[in-house]
Parts: sequence; structure tokens; C-alpha cells
Amino acid sequence: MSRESLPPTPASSVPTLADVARMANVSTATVSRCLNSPDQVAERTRTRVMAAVKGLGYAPNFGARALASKQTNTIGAVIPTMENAIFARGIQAFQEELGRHGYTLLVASSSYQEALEEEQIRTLTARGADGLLLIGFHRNARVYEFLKTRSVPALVAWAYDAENNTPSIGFSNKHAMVDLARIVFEKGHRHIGMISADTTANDRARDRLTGVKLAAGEAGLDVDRMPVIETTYSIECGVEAFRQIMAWTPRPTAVFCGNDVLAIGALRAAKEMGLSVPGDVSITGFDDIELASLAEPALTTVHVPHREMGRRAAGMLVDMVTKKITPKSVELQTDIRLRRTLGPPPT
Amino acid sequence: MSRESLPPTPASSVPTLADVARMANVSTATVSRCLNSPDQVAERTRTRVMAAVKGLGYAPNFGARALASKQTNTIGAVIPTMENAIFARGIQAFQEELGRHGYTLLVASSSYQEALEEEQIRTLTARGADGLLLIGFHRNARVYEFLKTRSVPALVAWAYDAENNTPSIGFSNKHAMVDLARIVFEKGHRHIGMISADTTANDRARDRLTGVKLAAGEAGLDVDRMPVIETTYSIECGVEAFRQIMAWTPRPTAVFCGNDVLAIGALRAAKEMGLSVPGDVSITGFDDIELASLAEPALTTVHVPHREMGRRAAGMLVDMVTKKITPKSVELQTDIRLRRTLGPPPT
DNA sequence: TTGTATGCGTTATCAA
DNA sequence: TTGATAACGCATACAA
Repeated sequence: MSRESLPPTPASSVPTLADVARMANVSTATVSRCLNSPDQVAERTRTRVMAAVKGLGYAPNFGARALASKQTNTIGAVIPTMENAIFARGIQAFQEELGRHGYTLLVASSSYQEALEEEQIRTLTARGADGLLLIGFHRNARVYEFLKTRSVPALVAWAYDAENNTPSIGFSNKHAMVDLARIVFEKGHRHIGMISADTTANDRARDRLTGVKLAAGEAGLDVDRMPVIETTYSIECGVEAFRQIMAWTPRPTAVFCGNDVLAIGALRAAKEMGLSVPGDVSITGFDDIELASLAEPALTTVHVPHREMGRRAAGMLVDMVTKKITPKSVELQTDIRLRRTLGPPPT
Repeated sequence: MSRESLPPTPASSVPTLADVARMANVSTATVSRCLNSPDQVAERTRTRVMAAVKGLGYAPNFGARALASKQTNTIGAVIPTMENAIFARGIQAFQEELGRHGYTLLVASSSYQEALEEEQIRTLTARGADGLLLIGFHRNARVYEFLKTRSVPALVAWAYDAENNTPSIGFSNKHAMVDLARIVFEKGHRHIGMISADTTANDRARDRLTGVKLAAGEAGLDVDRMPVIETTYSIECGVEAFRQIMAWTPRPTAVFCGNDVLAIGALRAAKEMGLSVPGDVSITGFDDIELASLAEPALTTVHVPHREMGRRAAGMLVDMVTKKITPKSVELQTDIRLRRTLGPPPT
């Protein structure tokens, strides 16, 4: 056996494959095989090599591995923000499940800005993400093309659409809101309003509004005259929007909020205005974050299985990356949590 | 000029430096320079090269760049969990600031488990993180040695210790708690209790407990007889622990909680037990998460500048990585938010 | 200012 | 089962 081809051991630095090979008296190819497909190596040599690996404290160089194997075992996620508990929770589960499959998570946030999201997607792709988790479908077609030419698999979460080319895992924002709204109308409400996120760049927000309108139509309301305020997802904006919407004529007896954060704001505004909830006005949210059941009175909302979504999204994405398949979209079930902020309209 | 050295353009795939070079009729070295140090290239050629970059939609290959330059422009963070709003908030700011400096965030979570944290640190290092953000100082010495031999700079956040070898950014958990506790004792409380996280593996929790004991000693209380319950950071555990601690004799008139999540649980338990807060018992938290001011009654707690900490941590870490310096530890200020859960003891 | 040539540490193909 | 060796795509020292 000749190890002449291997350069001499350097003074002291991070050990490389060659160092291990030299120590175990085998070729670098054999060391590489020991690490990546151990069963292709004879028991004897393998133990010898592994001993050298331990002894040197060898760990493969990430860049070199990525360059040679064309994959990084890294998955990227671009989310609006971690500050919203629903994403924090989902991403936490996502990361845990990725870890179980030997993948690491690369994250970036878009702050709900379309242009920034596109930039982040490009960045994570450039950073070598093997696959991408995206939130919702709405984005420039250019982005989808980019992903396709780069052949980076992407999965959409927090939204569901069986027809779309991009696989997704989520729930029907529209149906969930229809279910909730029907219950509200059954209580007898005839004057409603909605506080929503911007519906132009946020398909989830749009679908939720559509759901309310659909149910309102069923209930025979004049959908076009329904007050809708579009604002940003924050408690303060919820406060402000609630004040505006309650100034409408006729005054709403029930206010749908695009998410729980807005609803908490609405609740606070109602208190400040001296309005009883649900005596004077009913309020509903969406997401069922921790705050929803802790609020006073507790918030009626749509429960979304964020953790399950994160966990399963990880599994799907790993499949997409490793098996190079496009999975079927998965629809998760939401359910209505009836709590104290919903009651019959004032008589 | 001869471009003979460059291989012919491949059928169609992801463009490389060579493709750009061929198109712009320059060498790969020039293209590389255009991208990394534009000022070393003549205006004329640069515009030509940049046009080719745009035209081809070229983006550098991550693995190759990492291999050649020995850096990934990636920073890793190992946090207990994203589900705690304080980390979600801090990490969000951390990531935003990293982005401004051209760095991307790699995250992993330890679920407050020491062994898992060590594994995650090794994983992120193996994934080529240029630097690491860690939470608190407590971890096996082996980990610090590992980081040193690998020469991966690490910064500790959510804790502050000017003496430690590892630079840190945070605040004195002990002093913050002393400040809060002094106010409590000034109100006249003589019987207190504490609900804490596990103090063996969590240095922040330990310091907070120390703070309470210090102030209690100052106030002339018998520190050894003070009831302390160690549990896990969750609302449910807070509920359970509060029940236990209120069964103590003499019954505490004030209960310090290791964080706001536990305090929210304590608050809920008090309600369920028919106790008035602060009439029968005062409750305090730590962190000042959103819930704290939204709770009913609003929670007296220690405000921690989580966002600022995340943002500045990013800046420090980038400095450590790029300038190869060890920055001075930074101490941030906390302040007490006096809200309704704190009152004088019942007479 | 630009080009040439080499090395970075793996993986993978092909031989032996 | 193992070894030699050619990519992989970029950065950079050195030369022109």
C-alpha cells in the first residue's frame, strides 16, 4: 500500500479526511465510505478508521461536502415573523422534526413584505438550502420560476390548495371562517364588521374575508355594505381599527378579526370604550394563540394545529428533498373554540 | 485574450463563474473580484461582467464559496425554545440584524436539555456556522473546549458576566431580582415564596433565586425557611406550583415567579382558589412578555430589553467573526414594571 | 487592472 | 473491498 499521494500532516489545525486516512493507513476514499455508506467497508478496516476519526476528532468540512455532494442537509424557512406565536410555535415543531431527520434549519423573516420575502428566498437558496418552507401562496410568479430553474423544492404552509402546482400543507382559511361566521349568524347578528390584514398581498387574510362574506351572503346580509378595515397585525392596530369600525352606522353587533392579535386589541378597545363583550358587541379571532383563552373574557376563535402543521411540513419537505417527489397537499382540520366573547346581539 | 482554459458551456443548468466569465469575455478571477471587491475592477469591465451576471441569473455556489473562503456567512443560534416569546422576540431581532450584515441564521433548540444543547452546538458547528449564539453560561466545559479548538467564536446572551472568558450580552438576573424583591419587602411582606425553574442546569434561574434570597436576608427574613418550588416553565406548572406553595405554613403573602409564564399560571391558580390578587396574595413575574400587561390584573414584573439584546448580539457576533476580536461583555439595564398584582400584604 | 494557476476537502467513478 | 483520481465552483497569490 502506498500513501505517497497524501500530503504530510500539517502542523495543527482542523483534521481532514486525509489525516484520518493517513492515521488509519487507508485511502481517503475508504474513509469517506466509512462515513457515508459503512456497509460497503470491511468490518476490520471500518473499526480502524472509526478509531482514527475519534482520535483526531474529525468532522467533515461542510463546504467541501456541499460542493462535492451538491446538498447541504439544510432546509430554509421564510416566515413573516417569529414574533407571532403561531409561527414561533410552528417553526419550533418544524425544526425539531427536521433535526430528527438530520436536517438543520435556516431561517429568515419577511416582516410581511413581499419584496423582502423574495430577497430572503433568494438568499436562502444561495446559502444552499436543499428545500424551502414558505408561508401562503401569494408571491410574484418570478419567484416560483426562480425556484423551478434552481430546482429547489418548496412547500407552502399555513394555506391549502390541492390544485396549485406547489404542494401545500394547511387548512382552508375560507372554510374555517365560514364555519365560524355561520355560528355568529345563527346567534342572530345582522350587523357585522371585519378587521383584516392587508388582503392584497396576504392570501390567508383574503380567504378569511371571503369566508365571512360567503356566510354573510347565506344569511341574507348585504355583503357590499359590510365595513371592512384592513390594517397590520398588532394589538395597537386592533385597538384603532375597532374604534373606527364601531363608529360605523349601523353599529356592528359582531366584529370578526383576522387573527387573535387583532382581536385582543379589539377587546381592549371595547373595554376602554366602556362596551360590554359580548353584551354590547361580540368579538371573534383566528389562530387560538395562548392569549385567546387567557383573555378576559376568553376569546371565541378558530383553533389551528400549528405544531402539527410544522411537524408534518418538515416530514414532507424532507421527502421532497431526498426522494425528489412532489407530495400531495395535506389539508388539516381546524375547529371552532366557542368562548365568552361571542353572544347574541343586544336586543 | 484567450479563454481557451474555460470548459465549454454545458447544455443547461445552474450557471457558474466560468459561464459568466465566458459571456463577459474575461477570466473567472475577474468575475470573482467583481462580486467580492468591485473596486479592484475597472468600471468598464465591471459593468460588462455585471450584465452577464444578470443575464445568466448567476448566483455563487455556496459550497464552493465556503470551501474556498473558509467561511459561510452563517451564524448559528442554539436557544431553549422558540415557543417562549422572549426568545422568539430576541431571535427575530437577532436575525434581522444579521441580515443587515449579510449573514444568515441557522437555528436549533435544546428544549432546555443540556445534552441536546451540546449536540446542537456540534451540529451547527459541523454545518459551518462562522459563530454561535448561546443562551446562558451553564454548559459542560467540554463544549467550551470544543469551540476553542474549532476556533468558532461564541457569544452568550441572556446572561452577563464580565469575568467569564466567553463574552456575553445580558443583564444581571440577580440584581434585577434584588431590585424587584426590595420593592416587595418595602410593601411589608414578611412571608414569601418562590416558584423557580430548575436551578441546577439553568444559571439564569439560579441567579434570580439568589436575588430574592439576598433581598430577603436584607429584610431580616429567615431565608432558609422560605418555600421554593422548582418546576418547568409552563402555565400548567405555574398553576400546580402555586397551589403547593400556598399550602405552606405560614402562607406566603407574596409569591415570586421565575418568569412571566409561571406567574400567569400562578395568577390563574389564585383565581381558581378564590384568592384575590393582590388583596390576599401578591404575585410577580420576570421578562415582561406581552401577556404580562394584558393579564387581569396586570402583572408586576421585570422588564427585559429582549429585542435590543438580540439586535446587539448580532452586531457583536458579526464583529467577532469578521474582525476576529473578543468584544467586551455588555450589560443591559432591566427595569421594574409595577402593575396591579403587587400590593401590601393582607392585614 | 487583468489573467493564470493552484488549492480548498469531499464525493464519486472507475480500476484493480 | 479498496485505491487512484477526476471533478465540484470559487478565491486568491502571483505574474503579467
